[in-house]
Amino acid sequence: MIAKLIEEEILKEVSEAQKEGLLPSDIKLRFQVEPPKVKEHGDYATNLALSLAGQAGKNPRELAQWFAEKFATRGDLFEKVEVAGPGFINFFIAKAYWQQVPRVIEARGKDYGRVEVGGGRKVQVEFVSANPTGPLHIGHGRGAAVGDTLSRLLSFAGFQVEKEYYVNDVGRQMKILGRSVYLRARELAGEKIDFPEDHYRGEYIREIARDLLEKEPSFLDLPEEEAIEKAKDFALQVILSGIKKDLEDFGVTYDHWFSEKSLYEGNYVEKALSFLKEKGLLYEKDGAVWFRAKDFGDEKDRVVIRATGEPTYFASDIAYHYHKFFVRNYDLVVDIWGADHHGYVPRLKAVIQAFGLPKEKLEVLLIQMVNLLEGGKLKSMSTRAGEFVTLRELLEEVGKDATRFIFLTRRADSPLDFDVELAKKQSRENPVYYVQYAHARLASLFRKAKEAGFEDPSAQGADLALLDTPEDFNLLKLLDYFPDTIEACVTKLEPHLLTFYLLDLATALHDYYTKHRFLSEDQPRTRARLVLAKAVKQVLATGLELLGVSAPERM
RNA sequence: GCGCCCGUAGCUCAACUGGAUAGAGCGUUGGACUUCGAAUCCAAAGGCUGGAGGUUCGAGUCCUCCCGGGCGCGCCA
Repeated sequence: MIAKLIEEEILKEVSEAQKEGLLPSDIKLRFQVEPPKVKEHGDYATNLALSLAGQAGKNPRELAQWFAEKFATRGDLFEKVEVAGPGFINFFIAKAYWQQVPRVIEARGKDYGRVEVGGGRKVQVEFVSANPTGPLHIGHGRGAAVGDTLSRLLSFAGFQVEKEYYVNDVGRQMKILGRSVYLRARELAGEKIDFPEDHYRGEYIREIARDLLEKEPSFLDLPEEEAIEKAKDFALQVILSGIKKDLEDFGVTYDHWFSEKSLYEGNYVEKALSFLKEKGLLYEKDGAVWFRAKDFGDEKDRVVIRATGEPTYFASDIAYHYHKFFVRNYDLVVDIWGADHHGYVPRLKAVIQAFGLPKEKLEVLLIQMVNLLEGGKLKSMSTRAGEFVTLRELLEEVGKDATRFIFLTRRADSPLDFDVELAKKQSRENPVYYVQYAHARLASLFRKAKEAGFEDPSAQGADLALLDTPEDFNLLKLLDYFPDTIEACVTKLEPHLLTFYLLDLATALHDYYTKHRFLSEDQPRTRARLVLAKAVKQVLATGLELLGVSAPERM
């Protein structure tokens, strides 16, 4: 938060400098305020003067000096402001500023960390959207963890968020699913079947066939086409409710389950395509209908209607995004896909621009692969053969908290090794317990404090100036930085930053714990430290909640 | 062949989008519990950021070319 205050000071003084003629009025303001790597350089530093010097034709150090003197008048914020190196301005924050942080946290409670970057804008996050042809596997789990946590963060940051799962319930895959179940049913009825290679071979298909036969023993008597259709509908419903259940148990719920089929039933494919056609962005060639993707930066034009008259998957996607932007009017749409779809991004971005929208309205997040390890060695997975670790198995073996947390310990776009053995371990190697332990430790501390007669310590009347050791300041600074972390997660769409932040905060707390005692004979100090502890506990709890991970009182 | 992503300590990863002396964890070695939870902490060792150029006050970060890896390049989804 202090960084925000510094930025405000900078903006104020820059316009002052312009008034005085020190800086030209048409400068491009680009600067950063960030904690320097070296302690000696202060709590925060800015490159302001360096970035302005060139434009103003001034010496950066002289410029920095001018600003430093202005900033120094804010004694309530800064203990010292100095010019260093080529023209950095280093800020040493006043102790009193840090020490009032727990007071702010106490006042805002669960809302501490909320930032208003969203401004009520309507954003849709679409994630997982796996074909409903089988259970979710470990890779989908990663997408779910990232999408759900990002959604929680966006809503915490003032966006109006809607979470959506796109159900691909039409097309060839669905037909194959129906046939797969139908053939297994005939097999169960005693027939010898030569099961096709490209059909779904998982054991779950047999189970669905068995259930269907039990429910409707006569369904095999139907004409084949009709039976397959019935098998498809039944399988879709069974698989989809399984997916829903898995996600719920993973802590993920959706606002909408959006059916691809409904795009056709509502004539949105037609509407979207004629919208493009009116703009002259479709043409016919070789009997097919093409979209002029190349005009908007894609490698080549793309087919939307095949020569057979059937629309492509891409046509559905055009209609789907038409629906997102023109029917539901989202201000921002975030699509979360597997990284293997990255080649698809330019195509869809082209569509957005063809719609006449700025391409920033669509953000595509690519989730890299998950490699499953068991005790350090790679376990191979093959979806087609029906051999994979399902999200369900992972939940049962590892648990929700560890699974979600581990999925968020990497940037989404870098591949992740998931070691099941390690994820089950309750040790330092497993980062989730490190953070949860910090929270449980504090909970235990408050139980002890209560016994010692410190009932619900409040900042009111506490002397927070007693928080004056290096470890106190370490914690106070991190607490102050929490809202900045939330903002960074949201503006960069990188939820993993929160995970790293929580690990830092837990480290600082554990460090404090071994160096200092919270409870002592010194009543005022005990009181101040308990206020600090309460603030840390609050932030840990808020952070874990955003990750969808529990914050235990005991473990 | 073309396009996108990646290459940072022995291993797994950070580095706040161009900032000052590149940081953590694991592993290794050595230490810390009669006191609020040792699922913890402290210390040491470990680096030419794959390589070579370039851009500027300043490069792990931007540009070019190599080397090595992943993924895409359908009238599939």
